[in-house]
Amino acid sequence: MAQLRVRTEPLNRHLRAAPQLFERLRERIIALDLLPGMPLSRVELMDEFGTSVTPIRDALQRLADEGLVEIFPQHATVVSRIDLAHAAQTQFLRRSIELEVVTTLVRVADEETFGQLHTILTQHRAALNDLAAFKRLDMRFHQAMYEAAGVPDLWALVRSRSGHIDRLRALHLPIAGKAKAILRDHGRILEALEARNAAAAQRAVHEHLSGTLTQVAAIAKRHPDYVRES
Amino acid sequence: MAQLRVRTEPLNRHLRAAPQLFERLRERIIALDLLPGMPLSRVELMDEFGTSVTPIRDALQRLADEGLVEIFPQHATVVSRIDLAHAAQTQFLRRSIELEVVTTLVRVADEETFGQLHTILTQHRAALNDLAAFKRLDMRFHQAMYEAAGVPDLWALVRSRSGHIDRLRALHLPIAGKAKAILRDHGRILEALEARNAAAAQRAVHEHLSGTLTQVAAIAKRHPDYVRES
DNA sequence: GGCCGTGCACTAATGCATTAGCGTTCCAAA
DNA sequence: TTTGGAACGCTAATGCATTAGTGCACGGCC
Repeated sequence: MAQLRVRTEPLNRHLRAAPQLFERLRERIIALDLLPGMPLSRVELMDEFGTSVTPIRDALQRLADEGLVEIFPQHATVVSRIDLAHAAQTQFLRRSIELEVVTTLVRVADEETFGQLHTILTQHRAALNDLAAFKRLDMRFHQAMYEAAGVPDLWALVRSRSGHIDRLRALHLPIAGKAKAILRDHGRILEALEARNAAAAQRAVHEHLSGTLTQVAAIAKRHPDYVRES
Repeated sequence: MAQLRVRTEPLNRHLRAAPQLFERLRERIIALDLLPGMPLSRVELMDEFGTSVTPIRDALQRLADEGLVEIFPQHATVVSRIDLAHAAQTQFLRRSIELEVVTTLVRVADEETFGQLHTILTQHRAALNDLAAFKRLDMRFHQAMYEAAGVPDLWALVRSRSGHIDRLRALHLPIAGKAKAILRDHGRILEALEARNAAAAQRAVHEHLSGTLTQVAAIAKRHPDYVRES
């Protein structure tokens, strides 16, 4: 069978192979380049990346930890179907943390923090037409809040569990005005923080993080084979 | 050098070796049977458990993911020192989630949930003098709340990050009245839930989860070599 | 002549490659 | 329909390559 993939960038031989494989595969799965249900053949991956099975095994194990692949011992490894329960729990997790983050920031944030957030928000507004930059700055705004609240690791934790949600986003229809809504929400959060108004900040976070999973039912109906029946 | 360990229970040969090794080592590290800074030799572990290096490598990798060991490539693998920043962030994580859990339960909990929690609390009170059972029922109370709120995976997540906190607890001096305070807090939480009083439930959770890290400074001073300088 | 610094070689431990072993699945034949 | 066998692919074992750390020796300097 002819490989449709144009070519695979070779791995950096001076770095550990397993983490690089993990990142490459994770990106492909989240971009739906590797589709849910697709089997991952170790020998194919060996050929493609020019390594042996050990680093591939390590990478697949870590992907399994994040729920992006399922390993059936002595049988097969396949890209996992999108787990709506997992996505919902991750969303719950993120909301929980960010509510506490803004509550903390209302107490402890200083002018430097506010300056950072304003800088990011300004760049973010300017990137309205650059999708990649827009996403990056969206994440950086949240990351900056986690760091200022003293919990940078929890941002990494949320990111590491976001695989299923990211795949749902990749299936989203583009929503008119979504980007502007994000900018508006970030503005409201920052405004409430500067006003030292915890209740308003929590309301803004709650609103910001509640809309994400609304299209889930429609997506599940449109792509039943990508979603875990349960 | 003579091994002080009496004997090592052999692994179950019908199950995967790596997960069993992971659990065994995790328990020993958390019980401070393996002390922070102690090197973990793969050949010693091979001898002790009668496996080859592959499952040992897998187990150590997972322990490194949870922060319980540090792997220095081409050099050594050692039991990690207790990371106070990691512990604090995990406590933040747990508090965030449980505040949202009780907020959710105030809305959605039914009589069956309340019945479960009452049953656990009753058993918990009866186990005041059985330390192991007391700890188990403490955890089960929280676990039951997570499950009733629809986020069972988040309980597992919190547990998987609790290694550093658990080791701090193992260094705690026994605090007089600690057990009764736990029972009192659980009672208050359940009471607030049944009254459908979100604010009271949040206050009770906050109080319940804030006392844990108070002795940290004293512990760090008493065991400077067990704690990560940072 | 003694001491300090540099460099090389040896040791040890991890990452990776290779191979053996074994369980599961699927298909075909009775 | 049931059973047996073959293929597939994951786990585990073994061996090799790579690299960080250590100690000793040599040379230069005080």
